[in-house]
Amino acid sequence: MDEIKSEICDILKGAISAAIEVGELPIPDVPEIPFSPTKTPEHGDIATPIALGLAKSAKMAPRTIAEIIVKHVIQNKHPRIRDLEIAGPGFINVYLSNEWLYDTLRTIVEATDAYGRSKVGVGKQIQIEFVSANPTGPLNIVSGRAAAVGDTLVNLLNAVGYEAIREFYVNDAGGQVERLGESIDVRYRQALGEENLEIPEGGYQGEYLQEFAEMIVAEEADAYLKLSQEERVALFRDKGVAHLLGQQETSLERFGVNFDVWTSEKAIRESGKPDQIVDMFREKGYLYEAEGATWFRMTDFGDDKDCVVIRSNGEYTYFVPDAAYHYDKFDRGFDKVIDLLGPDHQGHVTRLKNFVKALGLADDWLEIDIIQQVNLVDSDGTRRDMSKRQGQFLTLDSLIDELADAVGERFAVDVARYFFLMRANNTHLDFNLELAVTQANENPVFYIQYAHARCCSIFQQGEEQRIKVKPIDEVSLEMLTEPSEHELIRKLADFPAIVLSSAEEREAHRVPHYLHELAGMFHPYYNQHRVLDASNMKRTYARLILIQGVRTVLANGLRLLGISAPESM
RNA sequence: GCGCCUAUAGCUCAAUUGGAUAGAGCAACGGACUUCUAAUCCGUAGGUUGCAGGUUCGACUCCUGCUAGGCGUGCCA
Repeated sequence: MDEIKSEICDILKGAISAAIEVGELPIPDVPEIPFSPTKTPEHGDIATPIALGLAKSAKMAPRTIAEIIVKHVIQNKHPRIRDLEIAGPGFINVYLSNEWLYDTLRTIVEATDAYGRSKVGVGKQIQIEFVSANPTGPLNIVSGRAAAVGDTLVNLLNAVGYEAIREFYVNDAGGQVERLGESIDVRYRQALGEENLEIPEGGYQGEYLQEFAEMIVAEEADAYLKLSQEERVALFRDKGVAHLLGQQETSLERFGVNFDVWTSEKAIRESGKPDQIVDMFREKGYLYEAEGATWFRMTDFGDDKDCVVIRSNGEYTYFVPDAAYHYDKFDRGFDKVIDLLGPDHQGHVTRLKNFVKALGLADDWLEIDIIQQVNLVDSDGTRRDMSKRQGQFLTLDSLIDELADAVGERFAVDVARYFFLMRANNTHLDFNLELAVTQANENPVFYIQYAHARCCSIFQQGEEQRIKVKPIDEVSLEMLTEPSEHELIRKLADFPAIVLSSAEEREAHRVPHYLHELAGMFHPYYNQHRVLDASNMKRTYARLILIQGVRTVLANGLRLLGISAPESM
């Protein structure tokens, strides 16, 4: 599709330039050619509103301009163009010869797994940091959404040539993990029978810590009571972080997400890099002392408030190691770094970008995308609160468990990933659990998977009937005469552009939508037309190539999403 | 108060980033299995794109002002 588009682009430019030369178009130079979507076959294969855009500068009616351009295109006959048409207010609709449809099928059949891939990102390294949940509890479903989106974005970026990696930043230092240690200490002592203890302010109430404490008691009994409380809290903090981080990793693996790099905040702090950052900021005059703390002049960068980087107790706030961490990413040589943050980190976006600017890095080097919240809703529309502190939240694991009960383990991850991926990142996602579970059979993911399974089934049936797929060069593709067949091929031709735009715009949700549309064209076709037809083998071979194309695109698309493409259902 | 996100069919969401008649899936109603898998298909119905202006050939999309919901907002991360 891209190749043919640039070819048409050149032809149109040539026509415009010829028109300018003979004085028919009073414009200074040849413009870029925009393309507009062709929603229906009546709009041709490729459409451009170029004449509409030129109307103002040329001071001519759009349709007149279109007529001039079309005239010049027709003067030099192009084999790829079957017909040209001026429509509506002045759109030029291009009808391509069928040969390009056949070319599309040839491209797919030759490329197979590689169809959809491109090379625009070759030589560029990108790091995506996502999830990065505090190691203070199980992953919740917001992390699940981030995991699905981040994982898929990395797949997409790699598909278009970038070298992209997945990274998890472990917040294993700072106040939150201290609260974790204190909370475990309370649960530990409670488990040993101590009474009148309460989880400290800002601590973690969840049952998982009771279980963890009971586990410690089961293994070590009261051995830790000999330690001072301070020592014990520190020990439980480290034990807790290791335990909970391990759980998170296990959950992510189950969800099909494997991080390439885990970076520890503690390690960053111990590396001395935060100190270097502070020195650098101080040298550049970004810091000042006030109210016993050290402040960063965020207002110098256009923010409305300065912020504390060193607390009055001498400890760094979260920002210093985080700035150091981002500088570390730069040191590692990434051309671009993308952070996927949760909705509660929205206040950080400007500040983090300002820190990066203060470090002397380019504005567009760091890109931050907010993955909006996930609301768990019941069918009656009521929302469930999911505060980690209160211990009431649905974990990613329990979500998959529930789905597995309904649709089986095999599809649970597929369904969850699809649900998380089908919405744009910046929209609030209402996850209707009852709907996802009780109506799982009507879930759109099955619709797509079923289309793939049906394709596979055709080939299996064909094999049983001893009908083999012929090499494409021996197949008469002109036997594909149905309009629905041409539309299917056109849709298949869109796939690489979908992959590219999803990757470049970080809009992973376009892929599931595209696949759903493709399946939505395949199923009616399947119902209406028989592929295997012994009385018309010539057409059968041609249709098998088409089906092969559909299957390949469905499989490639699902693979990008981390969703299985079953051969039977 | 200020900042960010959101508002599209009864519900959940799309709309190729300013293009042609705003599209799907659920839910509702009526049909199709002797045929490559009925987890499917066909048909009917469903809309003043939150409200009011503005920009232009053209606006769900951009600008301004409202309304409603969510989130954030100098020593948690």
